[in-house]
Amino acid sequence: MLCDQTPSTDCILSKKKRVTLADVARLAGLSTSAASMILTGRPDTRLSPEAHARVHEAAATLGYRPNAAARALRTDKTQTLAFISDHIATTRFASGLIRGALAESEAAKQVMLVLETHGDPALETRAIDEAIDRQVDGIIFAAMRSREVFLPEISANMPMVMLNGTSKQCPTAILPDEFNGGRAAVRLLAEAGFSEGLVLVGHNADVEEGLFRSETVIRRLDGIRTEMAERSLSFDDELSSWNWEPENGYKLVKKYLKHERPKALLCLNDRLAFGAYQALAEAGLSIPDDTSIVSFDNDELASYLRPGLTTIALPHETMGREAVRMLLDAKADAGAQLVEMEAVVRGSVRDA
Amino acid sequence: MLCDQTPSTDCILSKKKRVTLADVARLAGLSTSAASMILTGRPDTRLSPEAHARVHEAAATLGYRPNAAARALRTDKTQTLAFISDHIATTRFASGLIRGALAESEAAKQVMLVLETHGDPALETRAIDEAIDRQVDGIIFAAMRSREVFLPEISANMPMVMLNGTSKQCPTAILPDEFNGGRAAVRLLAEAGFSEGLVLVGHNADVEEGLFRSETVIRRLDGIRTEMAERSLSFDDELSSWNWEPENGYKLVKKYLKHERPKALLCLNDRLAFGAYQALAEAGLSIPDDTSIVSFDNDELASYLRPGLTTIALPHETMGREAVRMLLDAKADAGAQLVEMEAVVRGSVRDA
DNA sequence: ACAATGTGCTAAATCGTTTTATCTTTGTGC
DNA sequence: GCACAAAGATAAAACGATTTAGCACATTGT
Repeated sequence: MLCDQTPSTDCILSKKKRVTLADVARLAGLSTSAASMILTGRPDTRLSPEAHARVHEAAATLGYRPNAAARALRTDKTQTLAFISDHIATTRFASGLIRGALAESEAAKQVMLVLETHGDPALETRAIDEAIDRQVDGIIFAAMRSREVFLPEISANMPMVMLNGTSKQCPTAILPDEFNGGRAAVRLLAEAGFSEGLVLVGHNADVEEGLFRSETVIRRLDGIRTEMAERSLSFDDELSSWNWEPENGYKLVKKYLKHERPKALLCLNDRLAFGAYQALAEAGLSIPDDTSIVSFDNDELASYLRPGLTTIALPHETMGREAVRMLLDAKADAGAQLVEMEAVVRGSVRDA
Repeated sequence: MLCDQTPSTDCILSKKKRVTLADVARLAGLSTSAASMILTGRPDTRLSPEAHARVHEAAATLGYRPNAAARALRTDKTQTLAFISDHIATTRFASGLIRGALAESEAAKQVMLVLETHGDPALETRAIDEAIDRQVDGIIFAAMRSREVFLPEISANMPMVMLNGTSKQCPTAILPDEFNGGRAAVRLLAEAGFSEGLVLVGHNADVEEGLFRSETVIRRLDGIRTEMAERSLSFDDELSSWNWEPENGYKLVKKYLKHERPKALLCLNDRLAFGAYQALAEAGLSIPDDTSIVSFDNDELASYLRPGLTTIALPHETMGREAVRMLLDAKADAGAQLVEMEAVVRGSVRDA
């Protein structure tokens, strides 16, 4: 070996071992215990101010960084969270959830392990195991569409929160306030003066009858119907579709336009609305002069359309942040927490 | 304590300690060393078949899972990778990168730590430190737009790959093959029989002169110009814009349509093309009957438009997968690796 | 003068693995 | 019979932190 003996000098041929707490202690002329206590900032220790200074200086000059594995082994804390989702990270639709979660966990000096299950129960179990093996400090379960999720059994003392979903096994959940979101959409149209010629696009009987297990859509419709009723309004028609892609919005509305001229469309999501734009354009109708449109989600699309689409936003980013906050708050038996859906007003609604 | 002494029975009041290798060994009637060797599947050990059976059985009945921290401490391996990006996880534009990386790392039995830096050098340094502290087995640096990235110094023996970017400090990189992508776009139009009335949308002089440090766009344009030249074609006009959002596509094309009727538009990305669709529709021109369009990226949008947008796809998912593969391959001084951009043909091109 | 109390620090155990070195049997060849 | 090897296992030392218990010395009160 051509290596020098002193550990602080760079070894050319060695693997440049990490500097350890012992190195810091040695340089500071103290024990590792002392160094540990000082660096972790223990409150009630009786070490001298000089000792503090020396240790901090030594750590700085050596560029000391604690070994996370060793610390985890001893303390059972890892400053690491797990974000286990069915499709969030891998699709663009709900990326706000992970964005918010990442932002907040960074603020809390945590890092995030991201695992995707594709909704496969086997992968779900595996993901949970992987997370627990690594002793994460908490787990966020995120669901693509708000829904009831079945989780494998988990040790009771692991902090958990459901994000955009609910589950028997996990009482605390973060959900969009779809009910009031639904009301807000109707309010937008009502306050613009519409009282007739209203059409609902995307209503799905199966969903409303609970055949499809989607908490969120039920509530969205609930809110819409409640607000309509309170204002003594009703839809001229409800165009029903199971699939909420642009294609369907286009077809539904195109067909409808053969015989009718609606004054306002309430689309159940932005992609349906996107299709509606296409159908209206083909029919030579102008938005919002001939037809107004309100919709839900505040997808990327909404801002690209002309005129911009007025829509009730899914507060994904806020939800993601909130999930991390709840997870790190010990008092987290808070049950379900609803996050407001704000109206994003663009140009697709004009006063009647 | 009301706890029973034997560690294998459930303690009602205790914290239900994890089952450890020692527990497994005890149940199997062997030493922890034996249990360790058997469970890690060491090849050259001389333990009896009976011993193997007993240990595996014990592990199974106890539901043993190794403690990752302890193992990491000993072996310096964590089965964990870091994905450090500027904006990938938090935006929808390049989510394919993370999707591919997650898929491949799952296949390789690794998990991924996801960190976002927002392009901030301070956060970049912090992210790297967090990753190294946790002894990740490798780091992927992902850049939103392919570009030259400056990284802080990193210990030399940490496997690294740049994804969608290049960097002096990290020789191995995964990039889209923009040059051939550019050629492919032109080929598509040329083979459809267009030889005049061609317009380039989004050309940016700054970029082409290298003022803006974007490797990828330069190559894309390079490919376009090369293929054009080889076929003795030229653009009637080049509509220039720094910003490639739908808004700009709309404005550029709308203005152009006041005096000209192009036969085919080559848009430098799908969002520009989206704007072009809007402008063409307003001008009463039909796609593809009056005007054909080819573009780049294969954004979500491309499939939503009617007719569907023919576009040269950014192979994000493949790139993500490839990045993980390179990272785990020891032979990874492979330099830059280009991933083919495939043409996705939809309905926006008709033979001239 | 001596117990009691404080002050500043350290030794050593511990977390749960992996790995090296070693130990006891048992069989084998000569 | 005896050396020697092979087989089947184990003890103990890491890995790098945190934490408990306690040591040595100085100060104080009586």
